[in-house]
Amino acid sequence: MPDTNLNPPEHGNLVKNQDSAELERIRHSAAHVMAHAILRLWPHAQFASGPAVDTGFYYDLELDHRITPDDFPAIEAEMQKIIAANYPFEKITVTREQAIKDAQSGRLGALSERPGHPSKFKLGNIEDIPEGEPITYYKSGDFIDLCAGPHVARTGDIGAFKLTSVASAYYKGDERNPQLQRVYGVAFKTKAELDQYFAMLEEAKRRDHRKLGQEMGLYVIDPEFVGQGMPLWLPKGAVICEELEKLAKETEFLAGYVRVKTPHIAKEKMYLTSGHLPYYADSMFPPMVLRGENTGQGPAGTQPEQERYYLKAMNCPHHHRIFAAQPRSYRDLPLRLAEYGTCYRYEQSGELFGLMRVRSLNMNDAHIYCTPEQFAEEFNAVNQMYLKYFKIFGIEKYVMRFSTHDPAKLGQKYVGEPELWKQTEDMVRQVLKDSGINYVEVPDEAAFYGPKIDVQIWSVIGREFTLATNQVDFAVPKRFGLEYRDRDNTMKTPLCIHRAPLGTHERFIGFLIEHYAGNFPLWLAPEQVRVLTLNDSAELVSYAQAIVNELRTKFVRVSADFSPAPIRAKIADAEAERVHTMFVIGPRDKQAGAVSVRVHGKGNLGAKPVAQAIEEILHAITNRLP
RNA sequence: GCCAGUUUAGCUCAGCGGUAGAGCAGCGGUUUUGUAAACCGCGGGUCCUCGGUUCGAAUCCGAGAACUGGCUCCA
Repeated sequence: MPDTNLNPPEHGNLVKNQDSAELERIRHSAAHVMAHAILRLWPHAQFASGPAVDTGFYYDLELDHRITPDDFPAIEAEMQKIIAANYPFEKITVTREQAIKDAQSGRLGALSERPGHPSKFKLGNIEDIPEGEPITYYKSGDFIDLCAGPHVARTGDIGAFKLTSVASAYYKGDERNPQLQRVYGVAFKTKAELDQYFAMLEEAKRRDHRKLGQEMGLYVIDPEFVGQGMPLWLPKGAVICEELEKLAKETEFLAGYVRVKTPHIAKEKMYLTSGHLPYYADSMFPPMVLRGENTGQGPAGTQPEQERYYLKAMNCPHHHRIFAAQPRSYRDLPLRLAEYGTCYRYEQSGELFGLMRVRSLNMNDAHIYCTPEQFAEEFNAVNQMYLKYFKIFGIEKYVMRFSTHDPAKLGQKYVGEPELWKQTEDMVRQVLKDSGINYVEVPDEAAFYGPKIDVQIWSVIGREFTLATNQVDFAVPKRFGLEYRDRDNTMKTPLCIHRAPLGTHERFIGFLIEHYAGNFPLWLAPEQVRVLTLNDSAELVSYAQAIVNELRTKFVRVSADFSPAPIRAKIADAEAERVHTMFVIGPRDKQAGAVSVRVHGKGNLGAKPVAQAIEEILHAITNRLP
């Protein structure tokens, strides 16, 4: 179980109370003060934009000097001086002409005019302000910046802050624009909150799945022989994969899913039909090119036909072909095809991140083909399945982001089916409302072929995860010509729900490692029970061995440590390896037909009769107790 | 892919131009022990790779790879 009690994460733009509004003013003001300080050190710096973010602020700037963390103390010292001077933040409203003039003279994002060095990024920012909107500056001391505000009243109102890192960012977030240096800082109202934030970071570091994954021997990545972003599951990690699969298979069986298995590759035609090629070719591994199978000895003068195979980046097309493999009637629907499919995505190297962003992934995938009449019930059942999983894993904080289309972009960004968009979005919204699910609606973020729901969850340390994408698809089934014969004897195209409540093994286990800080519940623990003897005497060992044997016949993952080392050392080893339960056995236990039970993180729970101790283990495993 | 940083024993790290180090882990021995670490000894390295500078490179320079922090991206 999580063993810390840290502040819940702020939900960014989801929740805005007075407190967070004030924090945002503090952070944004700190960004101005940082720019002010940097200008005192490097007067020719050109600033772009500097907003408040989740825990602090940043400012993007162009400067020939490369700012490094070595520069932070000097910048922070200047910032302290500016804060001590307690300059008021003055708001000044200007005309567009005046703003352009000031930008051209280099006065914006600066301490004075800088002839010959116009505030070029500010000029670009002015262009983005719609006609008719007021244009405002904020002035603190000599520093004047183009800024919509709001700010705190005076620089002295900024609480505790610290610069944290420097990174690069594209101007306006567009990779065709110049790269700027982005200096990050964190800011809070009080020093205590700042300290708490750094404590949380330490805790996050301690729980980092990459660190724990290695320590616990769950997975390795072997870039030299296998490839970046392609985890090898070690025995202890594979156990967790298999337990999750078992859970998913049981859950899906009860919910009326049927399982299928499909190859890892398919011909080019598959992805031309699905529409993934050529749009997503960059995100797929390059094709394997084979000579046509039937044309190896073709007539003289003919070119052997080439065939291109792709590693699948998603399972849906294969499932669509299974749907198409036989005629379907409305009586066959809903058809729920489930598979733990392995997919391969050529993510850019800089995007890879431990188990969270990988190139080979095992998806808890399924596609539900249904009629429009069945849709609401099916969709609701999927949501209920999410909630069921959340309960098992103790996930208390979640949000479903409901992404809808923008009617203005029909036919371009979104398939031109206005009726279907409206219909399915209304249905999804209704289901979400009726079931009281925590959701937010995000316009213009839907997939090309239908509305989608991204499930966001937060680990106990406040790290945010997009667990899964849950999508409605009314376009691709049509592209594959999928049809069923309806009650009225006409052929109709089914709706398809893509769903993957557990996301991928890779990402979900990454989440679970951090969620549990490596202390998995018994049913997931790689090593469930270790039997330890007080010494290696023959009587004790044979008594303990019988217990090990019995646990093993009950399919408990059990190991034995009968070495002559001191019991304190053996316990220390087992605790360090996060063995869930230890059965400690000494002469007194043997005498009483008992074992002394010790649970990782909970200490010695005392002696219990062997049968009872085993029964309790089996009960916790079978019921997947937390 | 882009910018920056990092890469030394299985792990965590020190060394930063002059014979490659520590702790933990591992192996061997001694110790027979009641709930988080007994004692002694031993082995272990292409200092990421390739090239350059130098009498001499883990150390300085260049190129590449991987990882990390961001950016862009995430069907």
